[in-house]
Amino acid sequence: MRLCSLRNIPTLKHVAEEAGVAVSTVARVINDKGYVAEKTRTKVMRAVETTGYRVNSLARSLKSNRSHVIGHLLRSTEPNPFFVKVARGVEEYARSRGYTTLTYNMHGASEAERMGIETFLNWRADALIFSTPVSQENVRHAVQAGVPIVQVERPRSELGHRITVKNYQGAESAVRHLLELGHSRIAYIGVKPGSQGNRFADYVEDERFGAFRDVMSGRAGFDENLVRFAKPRSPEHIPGTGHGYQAMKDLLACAHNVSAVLASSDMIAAGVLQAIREQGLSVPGDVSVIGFDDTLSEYLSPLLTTVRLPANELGLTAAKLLIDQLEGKTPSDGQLIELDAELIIRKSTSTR
Amino acid sequence: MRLCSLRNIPTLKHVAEEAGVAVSTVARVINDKGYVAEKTRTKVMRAVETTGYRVNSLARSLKSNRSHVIGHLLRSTEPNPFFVKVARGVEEYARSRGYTTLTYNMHGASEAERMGIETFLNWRADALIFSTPVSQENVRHAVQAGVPIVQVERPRSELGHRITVKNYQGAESAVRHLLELGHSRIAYIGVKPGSQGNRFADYVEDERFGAFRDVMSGRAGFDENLVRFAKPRSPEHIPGTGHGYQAMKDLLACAHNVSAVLASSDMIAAGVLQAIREQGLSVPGDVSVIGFDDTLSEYLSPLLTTVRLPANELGLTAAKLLIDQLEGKTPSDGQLIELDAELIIRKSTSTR
DNA sequence: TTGTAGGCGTTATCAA
DNA sequence: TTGATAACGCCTACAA
Repeated sequence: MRLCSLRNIPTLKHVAEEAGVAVSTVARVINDKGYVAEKTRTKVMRAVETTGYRVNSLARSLKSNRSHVIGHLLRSTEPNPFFVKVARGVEEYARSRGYTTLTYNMHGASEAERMGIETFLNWRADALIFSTPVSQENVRHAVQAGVPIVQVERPRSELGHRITVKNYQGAESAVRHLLELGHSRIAYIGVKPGSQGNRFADYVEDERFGAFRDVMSGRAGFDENLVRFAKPRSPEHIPGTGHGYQAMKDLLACAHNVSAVLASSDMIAAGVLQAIREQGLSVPGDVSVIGFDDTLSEYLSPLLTTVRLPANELGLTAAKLLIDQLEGKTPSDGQLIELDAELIIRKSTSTR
Repeated sequence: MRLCSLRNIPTLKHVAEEAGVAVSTVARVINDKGYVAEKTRTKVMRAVETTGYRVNSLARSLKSNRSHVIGHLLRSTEPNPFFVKVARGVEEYARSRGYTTLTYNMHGASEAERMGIETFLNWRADALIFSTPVSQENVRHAVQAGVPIVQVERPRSELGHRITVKNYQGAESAVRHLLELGHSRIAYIGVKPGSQGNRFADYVEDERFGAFRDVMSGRAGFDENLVRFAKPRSPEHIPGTGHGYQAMKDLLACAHNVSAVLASSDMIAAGVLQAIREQGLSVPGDVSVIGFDDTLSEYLSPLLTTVRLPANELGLTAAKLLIDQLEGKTPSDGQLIELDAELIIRKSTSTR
């Protein structure tokens, strides 16, 4: 009985007929639970082979009320591979535990947030991961539907679990590195904390800039003329290469005698490099540059010294946290996990 | 009757009770088909609101035998955002037609191919998109299961639909551009055609290099000393920045008097820029460089002249082709669609 | 050790 | 115009 083609997909019933047993027996074999005589098992296995049986995850999930689906809401700001790395962490870990990841990539507009969440809920996802900032209202919507959630990297509220990065320590080690190299005229190019009008949303930029200001104040002295902020043009927009370019060009024009720059992302650093080079200056000969993220760093010249964010680990940890909870291995009260950011020294920094 | 929380998700039955009508009536309202009195409709709508009803896509798909899911198999070679752009094209288009995209990102190993396909088939995806090369055997597996498929960019067989890019024209226009700028000692750095041992797999590299060789032969003269190929270390490995760097360093060391380079990807071009800069030379002053893809180009300095691949359009077209077929608007016989590649002139090329 | 039967939430058919 | 009911494919008591 071959009927595997053209949407005539064999079911348990077909396998049962082929093997000459009852449907429930086949089910027991396939799910490996309950008593089955060895003889029957092999008979059934063979029938599974010949019919080309394949479980119907739809039916299984419907019946069991567990889809083994993790919904992942993200906003992949190309070319920034950061979120792709997070997504891979989620996907690979989930897969290793028998879960499928349903990814919803919203581009820009945040009215898509709600649609993404609705899609997940319609598909009865067992848990949700938000690796892009999501409004408290929308997160609550998911929580109220009874689905465990985790907010990754930029939580906007205290709902559910949260996984973040120690941005302060990361930025701190970057500035210390520059100071140790003998720099004192160090500029900061980033995004303005407070521009999102939400204390959670600003968390990341706050910490990065905060560390810069604190360390500089304590050592070389903090000069706000050496700080260049971009305001995101919209809540979804993340300032990138263009901003880094403009800001650096401006800094150089002002003759502030800058000898080093800490950029709050690799994309911004890419723009910084463009501006420096355009002036006929060299890196790190004339100016040292440090980025943040470790996304573009290996592709720029010179190889960029940067603060690495554990993107993959962020995704992996999120998936693990949720699956552990789903399987009763973890309490369900919101946890806060902080991962380390590590300074990676490459070729864009040198002594003054 | 509020029971929307904690996995006590309301069903049609609950809505029906709330509205005091039959389940089938609610179904008619929700799907907007069949006769429903205006009065009943509003009554039902209100019940939908108060109960917080949400369709169960699992049940719906099971019953209707149509999941409205498109499975997308890809291999996101970070940081190359190419595949992310393809994926976004797929996802956004599918969404606009009411389909959900299930993405399976295999990393490296191609034994994952089969697993990805199995996952899609288990979830009863209505159609599949392969935007990474997939073995003929595995593609056939999907086709035999009766699912429409499309192979994007690097088809490895003639199965199903295929969407490719006019790489030959793209490379041709790049070389012509360099010739017009007065260059004659033009190097080519890419991946060795034939290294995959499959005429389909080599399609892309064949065309890019073929155009280079053809145009050069006809004009400045083809010198194979100016060609540097990398062999992929494995079928999954794509030579990148490291290869570009090594190859360019080597070319410069050989004193071949190279004044321009065509790289077969932006990642390779990034390595080329690193090598050139390391020698204290400048771009485009000493050497002009052209990349391929338009992925990293805007982030390098100088802004890279490159051959843009229509990544987003590739994904969009694939999704459209399949959905049209699913909805009977397109014949199901395998179509071959070729999209244009366009030379984007930026700052890394100038007259000799 | 195996089989029977009910139900998961929908949709669709057919009566009423 | 509405309602009862039978699937869809799977799982799981419970009966045999």
